[in-house]
Amino acid sequence: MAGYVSEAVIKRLPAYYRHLKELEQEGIMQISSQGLGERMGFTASQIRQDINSFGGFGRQGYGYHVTDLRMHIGHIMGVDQKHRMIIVGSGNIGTAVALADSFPRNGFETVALFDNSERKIGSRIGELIVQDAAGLKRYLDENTVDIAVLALPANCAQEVANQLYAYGVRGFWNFAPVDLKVPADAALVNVHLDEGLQVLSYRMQQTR
Amino acid sequence: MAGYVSEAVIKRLPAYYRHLKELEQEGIMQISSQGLGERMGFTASQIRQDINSFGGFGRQGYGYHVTDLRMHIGHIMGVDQKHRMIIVGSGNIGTAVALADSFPRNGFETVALFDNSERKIGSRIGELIVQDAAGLKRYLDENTVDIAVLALPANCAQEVANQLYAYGVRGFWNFAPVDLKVPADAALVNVHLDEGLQVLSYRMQQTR
DNA sequence: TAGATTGTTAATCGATTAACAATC
DNA sequence: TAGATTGTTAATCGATTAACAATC
Repeated sequence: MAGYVSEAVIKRLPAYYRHLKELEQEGIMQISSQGLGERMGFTASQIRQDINSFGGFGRQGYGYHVTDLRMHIGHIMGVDQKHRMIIVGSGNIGTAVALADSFPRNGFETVALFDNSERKIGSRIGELIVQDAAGLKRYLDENTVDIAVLALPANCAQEVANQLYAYGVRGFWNFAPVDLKVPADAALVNVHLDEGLQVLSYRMQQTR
Repeated sequence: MAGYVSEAVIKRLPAYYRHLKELEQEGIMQISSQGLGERMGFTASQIRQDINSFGGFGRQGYGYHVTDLRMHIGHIMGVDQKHRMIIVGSGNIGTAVALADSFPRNGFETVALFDNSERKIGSRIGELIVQDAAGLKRYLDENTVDIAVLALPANCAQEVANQLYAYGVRGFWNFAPVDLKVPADAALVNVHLDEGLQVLSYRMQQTR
């Protein structure tokens, strides 16, 4: 019964995907909503509701086929496709994303890295040479790019996002501490690391 | 009317804090729930409910005093206190956190950095020298540490967390792609960067 | 077939929005 | 005082949990 998938469910999809992958690695082929719920810390009922919101992949009396379900969820999220990313900003975070091997291993490949600092342009980070941000338009004219990783200061992130949108980029992964706005035909995820730390600080007070 | 603060509100506190700081920088001293709501993309009603869940900081007919409210929220989150962090794992993420200046600027200071790789021990990252993870217990016996940043592979993150807990650490900021479990008197925030990318991938499919 | 477990409807719970009296 | 805006209660909406008939 593939209907509307709520935002709450979407945010859980990656966790389903990860746990199902772990089960595969353990050689487990089948699992019930009860079993998966115990592993993930959800109720069996929620597991069934969630999975049913995008289609009935289970079998009564049996449960779910692990690989089957994992592949379906991967397809729904689109992680069965390759994604080409550019990183704008070669500071700490830009560098970390460029060097991480987990992203390419999951199909998110960094194809270019830009900065506007004279000091950084031309330097090597992993396999990539930092390019002049002035060449962004040209690069995007000549290459397919799905996602721009924004790893730059808060005060220029929105402006750069606007430019990249104008040049055709429709996916934005923002690490700058601002809530960016992008047009409705683009997708955006904000990552606010500092906010996570603040929530941690709050929880530490409560547990005392 | 300082009652129970819901999880939903807690997750919004850092955004309130950030927006109020921006207002201060713009020299704005006062704001109504309406005005703040427009800035943050919330309804005025939600702003009032949220702020009232931890105490009546507004004045009828006037609104909220920006600095006053910002300081109250900062106090509630505990970000008016200094936090001492150690980083375990000096890979890409550990390095990025160690080098970032935004964390110390907000009171989260990295005081030591550990790794168990021969190749990395003794190398310099910013102001810090990577120490042997074998010396963690001793370091924690001799130094006060509030938060451990776990920037290590998924397969050893839980084990290291258990050890650190045994050595007295009660705050965990986890970057490994596992949902760690810590005892009830410890606080934990999981950061799953790869999950954000997967949600982005999903949204990109939808906007097409 | 009998047992297990889903898909799905109904009940509950919590979070958001609306409304308005209280009050600065 | 009159106008503005909060604090707070009530209404709505959405998400989670419970229950159970359908069915593998």
